Amino acid sequence: MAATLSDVAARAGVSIKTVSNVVNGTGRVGAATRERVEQVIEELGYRPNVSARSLRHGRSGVIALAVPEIGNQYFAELAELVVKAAEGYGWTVLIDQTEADPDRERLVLQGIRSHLIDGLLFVPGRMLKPADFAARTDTTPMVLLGERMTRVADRVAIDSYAAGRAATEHLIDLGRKRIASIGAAPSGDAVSRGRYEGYCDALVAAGIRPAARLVMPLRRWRQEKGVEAVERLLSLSKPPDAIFCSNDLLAHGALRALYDHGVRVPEDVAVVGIDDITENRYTRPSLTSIAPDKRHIAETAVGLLADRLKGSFSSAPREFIAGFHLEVRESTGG
Amino acid sequence: MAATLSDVAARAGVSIKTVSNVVNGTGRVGAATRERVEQVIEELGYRPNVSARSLRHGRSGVIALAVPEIGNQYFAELAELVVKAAEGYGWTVLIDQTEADPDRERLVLQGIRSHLIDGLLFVPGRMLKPADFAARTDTTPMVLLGERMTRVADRVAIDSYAAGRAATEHLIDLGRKRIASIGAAPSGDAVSRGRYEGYCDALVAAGIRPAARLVMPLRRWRQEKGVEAVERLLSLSKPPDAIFCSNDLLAHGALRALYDHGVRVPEDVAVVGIDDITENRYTRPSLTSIAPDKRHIAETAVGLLADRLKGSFSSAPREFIAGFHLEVRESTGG
DNA sequence: ATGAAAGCGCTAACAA
DNA sequence: TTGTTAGCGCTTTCAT
Repeated sequence: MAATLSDVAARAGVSIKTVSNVVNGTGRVGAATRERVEQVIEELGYRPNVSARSLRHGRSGVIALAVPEIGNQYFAELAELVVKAAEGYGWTVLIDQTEADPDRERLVLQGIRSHLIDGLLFVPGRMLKPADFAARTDTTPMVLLGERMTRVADRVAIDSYAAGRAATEHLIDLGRKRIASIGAAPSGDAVSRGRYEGYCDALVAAGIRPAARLVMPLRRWRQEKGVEAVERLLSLSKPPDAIFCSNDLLAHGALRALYDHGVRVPEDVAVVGIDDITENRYTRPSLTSIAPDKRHIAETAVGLLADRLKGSFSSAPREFIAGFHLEVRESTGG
Repeated sequence: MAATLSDVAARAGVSIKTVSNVVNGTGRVGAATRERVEQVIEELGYRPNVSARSLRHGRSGVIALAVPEIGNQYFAELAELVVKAAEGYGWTVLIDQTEADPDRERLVLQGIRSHLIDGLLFVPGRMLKPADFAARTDTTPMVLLGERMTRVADRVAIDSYAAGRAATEHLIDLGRKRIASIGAAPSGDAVSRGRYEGYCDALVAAGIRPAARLVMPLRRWRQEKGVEAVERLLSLSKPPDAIFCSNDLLAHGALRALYDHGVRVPEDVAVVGIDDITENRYTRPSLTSIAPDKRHIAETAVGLLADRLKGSFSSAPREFIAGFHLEVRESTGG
């Protein structure tokens, strides 16, 4: 069996406390004693039991990041940055994949691994309702990542509306008139609605009437859906001259489908996405995208959590709107 | 503060044991008692303390997956499948990012979070040596994912040699003669070496003499490196007519660079990668790739861990070679 | 069917 | 500088 503190203590002929001091660098230990203890630790292959430790002082050193799917590049890149940010606080990150399944998400909110986790970074998927958040009884500090919700917790938001609007305005600036939208829907979740409204308002502000048939609401924002959507768009009597994609994966599918149908990008159809995943630089044409400041998002979120853990449990929820910029590439003539 | 078992017990007027029975479905509890207890649990928002539980019976329900970088699509896709497989065993997956840093990897081997983790799935990065594995004292069950190593633990291997060879043979079958390799190196780690040797042997077997200047060893197998490598290849007096890329990200960079330099794929240069990440279907041209059976890898690995945890701690390390197939797409004329 | 008590490995408080 | 002890929340005998 694994060695414990008292095994080490016995073997080294010192008390448990002394070993604990050596391990944690607490208290004062004589140089000779320390050396002997360290040697025994080595001999016995002792390692502290994290469960016991966290049972004892209520902290585990683990935070969770719950995302809909880690296979999605955007979340993977975000996770990478969260892990790095968390490192600065000595935290390990447990990644939870909700698959945007409301049941799983509710479980996350209720703290399946509660007491194992010191804090929760939560990217809600599509279907969660404010009531679900209100029903949360778990007291683990939580930071929400993503769209505006009821003010139930600290949140680092990406302004979906502004993003959708900026993307669409870029297409308008290019002189496009028949601008389609794929992904976002007025009836969707907050992110979806936000992006959709930004799209609509940009059109209206430019004196273009939004056309229902140019809007393709999509459930899952993945490449194959982008392909399907474009195929439907191209079958219209008056196909679009630009496409606003609600995320980059959709856009990649769209680019591919446009090419397959002999449509030139950006000459015939300009394409813009959101997320700015790494791959955008290597698609052909490379993809113009709204680039949220992921590093800032990750660092802010982790920082907020750290803050809560330092004691400001009760203060009011805080909100941070993360910035973004438009990364212009070939798909819009950049 | 959070409610405990005894809080619930006191409030419900029963003993701690009874509450425990209700929570865990153990023992026999009268229907009336059960109902009362459940109501109190609800009222108090009680949730079991995982730390205490795992301290008690030595299991935490958490396994770790250590990968070089989750931002890499291949690992992200693998992680997604591991999480799904682990779910079947009631395990949560903690994802550890080593950044292929030997120090971090050694820490993982030594069990930084030992006692927090019931098992470890480890994808070693580039530089780890057999000695590092031999030096492992942590007894947490471990399954290695990746290339052949000293037989220190259970392992699910991808046969790098066979993969490199199959990819290269495909290019040879296309009638290509000047076949470059980017990424893999004879001096690299096991994966790198394996892929390189497979490449060489395929050439030799076909009566083609490997040319040193067509081999571009690369440290990090990411898109931008693929771009650089291709640029160097194109500056050769006799540029290649095919490129074997050690992974798909490199290949994406390569495709992009070839396009930028007006080289047609596959007419002038055929390209093949390894990993078969989702994006391959959407690149232009779509990318031919060696497709390891990721689901099988994930499930086998998790299954092996489950096995070890069930008790077969001492039996000899087992090895599984995961299968792969060649997914032919446009980049090689598919 | 339910209860009492011991102890998992650790740290914090207090003694020596 | 080092040692002793209580107890974190839970499960597990062993009683009742």
